[in-house]
Amino acid sequence: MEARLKILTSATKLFTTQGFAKTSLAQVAKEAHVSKALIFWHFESKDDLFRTALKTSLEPFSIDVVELLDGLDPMAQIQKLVDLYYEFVSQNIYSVRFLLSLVVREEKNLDDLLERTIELHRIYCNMIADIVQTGCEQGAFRATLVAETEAALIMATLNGVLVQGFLDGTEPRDPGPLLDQLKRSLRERLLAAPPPLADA
Amino acid sequence: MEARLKILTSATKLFTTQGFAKTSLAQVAKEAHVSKALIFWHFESKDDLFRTALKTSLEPFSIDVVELLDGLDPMAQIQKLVDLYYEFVSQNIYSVRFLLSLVVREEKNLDDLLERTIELHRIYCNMIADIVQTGCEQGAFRATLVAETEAALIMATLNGVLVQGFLDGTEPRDPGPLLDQLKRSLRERLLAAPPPLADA
DNA sequence: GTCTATATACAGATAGAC
DNA sequence: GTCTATCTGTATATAGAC
Repeated sequence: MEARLKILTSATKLFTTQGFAKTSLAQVAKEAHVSKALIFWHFESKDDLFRTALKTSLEPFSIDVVELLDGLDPMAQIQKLVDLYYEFVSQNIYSVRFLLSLVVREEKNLDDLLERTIELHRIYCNMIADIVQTGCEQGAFRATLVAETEAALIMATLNGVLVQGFLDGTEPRDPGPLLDQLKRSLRERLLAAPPPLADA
Repeated sequence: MEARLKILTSATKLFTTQGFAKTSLAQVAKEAHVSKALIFWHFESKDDLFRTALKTSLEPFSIDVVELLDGLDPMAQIQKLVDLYYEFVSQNIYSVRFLLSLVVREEKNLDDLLERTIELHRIYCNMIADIVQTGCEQGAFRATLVAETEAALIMATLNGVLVQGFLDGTEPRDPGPLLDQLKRSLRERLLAAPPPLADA
């Protein structure tokens, strides 16, 4: 099981950067230093290769993140989640790019993968909503907040920061000022009492 | 110049929904009710057709929006801009989807189109920054705001809301609660004095 | 300007030797 | 398991009639 892995790795990389249609099996074969025919020995079809490759590249999305939040107060938990999200995204920029492109264009024949991504997204969103809810009940956050809506906007902003990273040039950049700005605005928006104002 | 336009229209639609690679000229020809050969009479190559089609579909991005903001106070201007942005996006959902997919995947051979999109984005961002700056100077907004950073986060959030729309299902939806939430959070974050709180 | 017919290239996929 | 050689379909692009 040596060549199979090389094929899978090359395929993931190429599909991720170029998309399904633009990536030929000849290209995959060349990159993996095997013959085209070998790809068909290991995988039923180009489609099968594609699904397998993507499933592999999706695995890391299943990080268990809950334990990392233990013992933190709600605001710290949210800020930690923001950092974790961006960290994960930075480390899996290939897969993220690809999945996002699946969302934006509505490529067919892989609804299951998309479903899974959306499901994970929802889980993440619910986690934030729970934290917000707890924060409200503890009196740390404003009582007027609607947890679900607030969480949804936070997630949207996170994705927006991500897209922005794609927009303004080189990708594997550091979080940049946008993430800081997001965290600052979250403090101002969520906390019941204004923070010590330790910026200027 | 009848068939040329039909070709262009069909091509734009197909390229936009399916992408460049997945769209064959046979498909374009069928959709436009012309022969494949005619496409090559009107356009040098598939590539040429692609560029021409996209240039056409990009035109509406050049909306002149400034006049619509005249006479409004800074907060109203920003909220208006938010609405206009989403409105424009809703009405050009095809092109937006496509352009976003260009940003996410880094498709080659059309750097000029991308450049133009990014430039427009920057212009929009600067407009918001200017308004925030004015708001601060007028005393309507908090004096501690950094206009550029604040504007960048707002744009990021707008794009995030857009992506979210793609994520959770049917696309040509109404703004939904996310935009309202964004505008609410902007009031809370930007305004110097808390608003009359006309929600609960 | 618009068509039919065709050239040429390359894609995914198979056959069969080793 | 891995290869070379090949089949088959379809894509872009051209030739030439009308």
